[in-house]
Amino acid sequence: MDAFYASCELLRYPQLKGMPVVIGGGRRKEDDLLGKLQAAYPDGEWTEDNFAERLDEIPVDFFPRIEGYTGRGVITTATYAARQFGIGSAMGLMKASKLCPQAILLPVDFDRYRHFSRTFKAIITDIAPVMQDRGVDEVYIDFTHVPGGQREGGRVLARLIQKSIFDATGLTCSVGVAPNKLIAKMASEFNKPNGISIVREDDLQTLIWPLACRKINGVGPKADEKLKGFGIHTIGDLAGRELHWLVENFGKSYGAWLHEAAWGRDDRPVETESEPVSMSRETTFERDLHAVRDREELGAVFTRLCQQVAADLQRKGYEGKTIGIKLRYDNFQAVTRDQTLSEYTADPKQIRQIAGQCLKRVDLSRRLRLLGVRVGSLVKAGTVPAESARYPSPQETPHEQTELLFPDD
DNA sequence: TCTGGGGTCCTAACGCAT
DNA sequence: TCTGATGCGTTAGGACCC
Repeated sequence: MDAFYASCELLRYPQLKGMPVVIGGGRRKEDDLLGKLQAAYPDGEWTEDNFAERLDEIPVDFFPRIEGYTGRGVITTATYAARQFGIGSAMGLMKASKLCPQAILLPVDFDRYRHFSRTFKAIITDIAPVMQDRGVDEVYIDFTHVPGGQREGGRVLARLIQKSIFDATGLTCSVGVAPNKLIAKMASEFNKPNGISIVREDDLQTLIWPLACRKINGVGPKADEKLKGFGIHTIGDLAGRELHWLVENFGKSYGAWLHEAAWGRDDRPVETESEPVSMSRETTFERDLHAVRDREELGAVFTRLCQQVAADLQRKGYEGKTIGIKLRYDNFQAVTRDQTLSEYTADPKQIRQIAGQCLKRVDLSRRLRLLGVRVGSLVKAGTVPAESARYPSPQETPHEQTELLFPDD
């Protein structure tokens, strides 16, 4: 198989090119760009209607800076210029504001991302239909059977994809070309942004082995630390270890996988379709809440989370039978509890009831920073016998009073 | 000073049935 | 009847990804 890995660079403000920009956190009062523009140009030049089309024209000075940020937000993504300051994804915004106070802070705007994400993927499937979705801005492509795909080792096709995406969205895109998904993903990192990198089978030792193990998609911070403890720093070091040694130290499955990965072997196909396994909603509170003292607030949040999951399930046409909760205490320790029903459901009341039972099985004497509700073991709605597929209409259950949610003991 | 939200997959422990 | 091997579903936790 010949695989592409394409990842799209989402920042779309040309005037911010080369500047340190971080995206993350919630919307703040001072982020009201349109309001600020209207105040500065009172002649009515900027309106809600033309704002979206004129983003390119917003003067750089109008974008909010991260300096002085307070709150619990984390960084979703950052430009390469911001990364120079040591800023990276998942870092707390308060820490980032100290590392680079002059960085511009943009709020996340998932509606906009969804729009561009759909365009990005539609353009790719038009050109190369065997595409696997890997999130908002990344995909795998199997171009083995795309006409002309082999020209210049795939470079011609990669350029066509880049150009088509740029023409339609103004977004740049990095492409890695390799014999399989594992290597293609690594290759795509070589030449960012807007690059094309081709790695052939016999480039393994020169291009892949010198890389840090952490560059393997599937080796995270924990595995990396453990590998380093054995003196294994590069993929080449890893390839030097015997299979049985890796299995002994990392387990049958993970050890064998590490060995394969180090030798650049990966026979996973590009999967064009997949079914969701679970859906969840969770929220981190602005301040830690206590089950007793903040009972009402917590109860309301809990009910809302259940309603949101139920709405997600119904909108997408799924039902599940494993209902679970997740919470995180003030010390960041997370716990989960779940319960499996005999029938499938997408009913907010039933989810709320079972999730409430799960809640009774955890320690609620400590303050909570996060609460979440999850529904798993999903099936397409209507593929199981009727009973569980019927939702009570609002009339049937008018205003049922919330029962005691967070016991006082 | 901390550390979001949405997922997937894996593992281990345990109860239960064969 | 007791015991162990085996296998399976559920539950809890954690690593990892974007």
